[in-house]
This record gives sequence, structure tokens and C-alpha cells, in this order.
Amino acid sequence: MTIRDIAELAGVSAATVSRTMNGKDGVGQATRARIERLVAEHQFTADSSAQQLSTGRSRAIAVVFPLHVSAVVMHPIYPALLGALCDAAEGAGYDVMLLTVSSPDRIGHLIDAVLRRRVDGVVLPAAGPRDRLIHDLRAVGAPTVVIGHRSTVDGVGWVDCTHDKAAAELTRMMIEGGRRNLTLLNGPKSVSACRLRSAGFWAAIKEAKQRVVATEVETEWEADAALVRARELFAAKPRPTAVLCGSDTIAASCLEAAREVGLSVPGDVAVTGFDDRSLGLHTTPTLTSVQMPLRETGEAAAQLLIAMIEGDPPKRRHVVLPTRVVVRESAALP
Amino acid sequence: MTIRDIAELAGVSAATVSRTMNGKDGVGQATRARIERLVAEHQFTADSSAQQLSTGRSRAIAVVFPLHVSAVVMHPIYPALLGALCDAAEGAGYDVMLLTVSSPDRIGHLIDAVLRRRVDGVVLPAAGPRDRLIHDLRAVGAPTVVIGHRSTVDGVGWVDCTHDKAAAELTRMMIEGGRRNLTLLNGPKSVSACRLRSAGFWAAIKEAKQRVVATEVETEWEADAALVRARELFAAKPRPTAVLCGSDTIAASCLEAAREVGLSVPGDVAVTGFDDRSLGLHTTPTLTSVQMPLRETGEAAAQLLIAMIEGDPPKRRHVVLPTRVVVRESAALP
DNA sequence: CTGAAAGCGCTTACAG
DNA sequence: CTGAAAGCGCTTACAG
Repeated sequence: MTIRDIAELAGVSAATVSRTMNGKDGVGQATRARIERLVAEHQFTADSSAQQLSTGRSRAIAVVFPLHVSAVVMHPIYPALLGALCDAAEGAGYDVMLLTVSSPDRIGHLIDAVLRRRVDGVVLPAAGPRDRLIHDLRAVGAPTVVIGHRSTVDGVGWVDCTHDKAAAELTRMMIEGGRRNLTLLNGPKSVSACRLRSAGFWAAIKEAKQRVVATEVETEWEADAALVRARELFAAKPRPTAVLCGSDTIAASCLEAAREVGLSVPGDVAVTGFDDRSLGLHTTPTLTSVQMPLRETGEAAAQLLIAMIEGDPPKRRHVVLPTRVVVRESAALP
Repeated sequence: MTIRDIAELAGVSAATVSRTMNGKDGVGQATRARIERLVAEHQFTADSSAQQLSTGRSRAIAVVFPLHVSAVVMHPIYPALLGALCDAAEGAGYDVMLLTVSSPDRIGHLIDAVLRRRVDGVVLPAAGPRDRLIHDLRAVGAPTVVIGHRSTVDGVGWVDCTHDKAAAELTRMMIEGGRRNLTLLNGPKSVSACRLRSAGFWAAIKEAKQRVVATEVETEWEADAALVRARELFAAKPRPTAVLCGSDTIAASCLEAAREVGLSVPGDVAVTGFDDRSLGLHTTPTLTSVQMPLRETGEAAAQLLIAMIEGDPPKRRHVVLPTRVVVRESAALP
């Protein structure tokens, strides 16, 4: 069933049906009503590749899956985020294409998809500050939204959450709980979220009324790398009485290191994580962590990108969503 | 740049370029070589929506994201699986579309995508035995591949792994380790993997030389539901000396229940999980579990589906991939 | 072996 | 307010 079939049934031309379906004016009241009824009755939808061919737009967006980037493999693109993104896109009549850029030479494929308008815009769920992709996309004029990194590239939209505030809140909690020797066991600073957490941590330290000793240590995401760092922490001279970790995995390693040397948590040392997923519920003790607004992030990214594509006056090209600290055993008051 | 531009440069007609690019014969040696050089030189690729319009095929496959299905939300579609699937599809020149079926009335959207040939085939990463979707897709003749469920619907392909063998192997390990009172704390039987695990468990029990007491209990995936069941187990009269759990989450709850009543693991009771992800590394004790071939599964699904789409003689419409038991502290010998 | 022509299903100036 | 016509970039019988 094509637009011409509908036209025939309505006794009009295909052009009129097209205008009606696209909400353009220049169609009489009665005609429009008749066509709309017919369309609804037959559940007719226009063929998207034909539309794409004549309009040069696809009504599809790409989510780029950056494989082999360890910082990302460790921080998997949460199903919740992707799911919400799809839902929002579909709600706006857009398809979602999943593209892999598993190596630099695959960038060409993505750029080609953009140039050929197989996609109207791109979401990068895990780009970093120095990601080539952002510039490449910008160069070909692709509407682009980055998740989890506050890009300064002109015209690029982003959605992020309050990593900094969450870190600050945790830090204040520790200080108010009487902890005076704090360590931020952060993830790699190449990840934007980790920089923000660092900023929040140090801001809270600075504004503290009490005198506290604070240090920051960087580790890779991997559990064993984190374990090594954590052991070093607990072997150090003035032992930290609170360790704020850059992820729940890191925090789990930290708990393990504490157990090894017989430190009680949270008695001797408080430990917190980040990225609250189910992991923190299963450690011993359970983990104080920070909940990310995953669904909201996915939804906001889709909406922002589509607004950019459709040239809507973008109220905000930059969205910051709130996080939530979840207190569990590992950081209860001493 | 269009096919006609290439034609002009080569001094031939567009038809000849098209035939060359699609590997059809009926093009002279020299002409073909000239065209191929030009295509490579300009990195020219044909516009896919134009191709789709004239061939009625899209060279895209859909991965259907079944939101709000709790059995699936609990078993998130692993990034590794999706990533491998995308890689394989792209390697074969196919795009991957992510479609959400968040409620029954969204099925129409998927069917429409198939009928309109926006996708040439569909992967269902988490369909169950009684899933309407499978039949709906079959009804419209969509090549379909299911992951993790051995569908008996005619013509439907599937990729699964040896849940049964893994469960049997764990069971034998327990018996050989001297355990004589085994419980399978399984996930919902509506999930195909759980049925297979049950089958493997009972097969191993049946073939055991020794006399063993065995029971099977079903639980939802959620941690708290599993905790309730696990407590019941340990309160029961002849206490199990080994509990095989249907997932790592369930196993973690089981560890917690054991701790509550002061049972040592693996001393008093061995506990095993399933679906080895990072969780099992962070429990106390660490968890014996079963590693799934996620990347291989994604890759196999893409390849199978594309073979079906292209009408290749499908050597196997059904693929069973091996699992691997990973032994850790929770099920060491007593 | 190669080309001219029609067609895939839409949209959009251009007329009226 | 509406229609005829051209065009989007390919593919594919049909001729030669």
C-alpha cells in the first residue's frame, strides 16, 4: 500500500496525501479529514526509504558503540540508558541505529553514514575530552550529543550528571562523620566523570571547617589494578579513615584490601563507591554509592539530539542531571 | 557523488557501474577494472536508501530490546553480546537498528519495520518460549534469530549455550566433592535457560553413583526474593550442603542467607552462581560460576541471521555454544 | 558486453 | 486549495 493508493481512495492526488501526512498547510478542511481517516483506517505509514531519498533526511539517529575502549568496556553502556534513549527516540518517530567504531579506521563508516544521511545525528555515549570522533562529526556538520563528557567543542550538545556534587556530598558526609584523613581513589583522569569527582572532592575539602588530610590517587578500573592501589593506601603511614572510590568495582577492591589487613569497615575506615548498580548490594559490607540517572540521561540525550536535528530553538544544549547518594553499611557513622 | 558521476568518469552508463559494484557479470574485464579503480579512488559507496527503494532490501537488521520484561531487565543484554553482534553485522555490510518493544502495542512498529523492509531480519536477544513476537515475525516472513531460547517455531534460528551441561558439570563437581544434599535454586522456569539448567541438574543427579538428596526451588531474579528463598532453604530440616543458583545475583543472596545463620561457605555449604560477570569476584567468598560465551553468541547470531536473509544454505539454523565453569572459593572442596 | 528506459515511493517547486 | 511533473539515486528487465 502506497501513498497513491490512499490518494485514489480519497479521490485526490498523491501530492495532497503527502501534504496532509506531513502536516503542511494548503489542504482543505474536508479533504484533510477524509485523508486522515483513510490513513488511520489502513494504518498507513509512508515508506521511509522513499522519504529519505526525496527529503535527504532519514529520521534515524546513531548511537556509537566504542568497543575496545577499556574505559568504556569497564563502564558498560547501561541497558537502562540505551533503553530509555530508544524509547524517547521512537516516541519522536526516530529509529536508532547502533554503530560500532571498534578501531580508528571504522570512523569512516560512521562519517559515511552521516554524509549519506543514513542517520540525521549521532549520540556518543562514552566520548572523552580528546576524542577525534567529536571533531570529525563536527567537521561534517553532524548534530552530535555526547553523554558523560562536557565537551567544549562548539555546537556539540551534552548530557551529564552531577559527579562533582555527589563527590562533594560524600566528602562532607565523611568529615561530618568525624573522618579526618580522606583519600579519593579515583578512576582514570582521562574520563571526564573522574575529573568532576576530583573537583567536587577538593572543593568540599577546601570549604571544610575542620582541618583534614586529603590525598587523591588514580587507578585503572580493573579490579586487580585497584586492589594494588588500595593495598598501598592501607600500608601508608597515616592510614586513611575514609576512602572515596571512583566506582563500585574499585570500592569492592578496596573492601578486599581492608579485609586483608584486618581493618573493619566502616569502623576503621569508611569506603564509598560510585555508579551504583547491583554490585554494591552484594559486597560485605554493602556499599555506600552514588546512583546515576541512567534512564533520564538516555531520554534527555535523545530529546536534545532530535531538537538539534529539527532545528528547534534548543533551550539548553547542555543538560546536567542530578545524582543521588545512597548510604549503606560501608559508610555508616563510625 | 552518485553512481552517475562514476559512470561519467569511466565513460560508461550508470547501469554498468551498478552491475560492477554488485558483482554481477555481464561487464567486460577492462571496464570492470576501470570502474573498480574509480570507485576505490573516490571511496564511493552507493546510497543505501536509493538501493533500498529499488531492491526492496535494506541491508539492516533489527535487535529488539524488550524493555519492562523483568526477566530481561535482570539479565541485561550484555554490552559484549551487542558489541560483537554489531561488529559481525558491520563486517558483512549490514547496519544494526535498535528497536524497543516496551509494550505489546509497540509490536506494530516492529512489524511495520519488517514489512516496509526497513530491516531485513530480526534478532530477539531475550525471547521466551511463549513470546508472541516470534509468531508475529514468522507470520510476516521475517528472518528471525532468537538468542538464549531454543525455539521450536518452524524456520526460526537460534543461538544458545550449554546451560544444561554447565549445570550438570557443577552438580557432578558437588557430588564428587562429597556433597550429598543438593538444591538447585533456579530462576523462573519461564526463562528457557533455567529449564535447561534444571534438566542438566537432574540428569547429573540421576546418573550419580552415590545416593544424593536433591531438590529444586524456583525464585524470581530479584535479590530480595532470592534472599527469602535462600533463608527458607537453610531453615529446612536436612540442610543442603550445596546450593546451585540460577544466577550470580541469586547466589549472592544465598551467601548472605548463609552468613546470617552462621554457615561457612564452602565449609558447611557450597554455593555456585551462573552468568559469570564481575559480581562473583566481589562477593565474600568469591563465587564459583559459569562463564557465558557472550561475544561468540552475538557474532553467531549476526552471521546466522544474515545467512538466512541472503538465502545461503544454512548449515545450521541452530547453534549451541560452550560455557565454561569457573571455580572460585565458594565451591572449593570442603 | 553495454545502454536507454522504466520504476521503486515519496516530496516539492511550479502552475493554475 | 489542488494536481501534473520532475527528481531523489539506485536497479533491472529489455534490447541490441
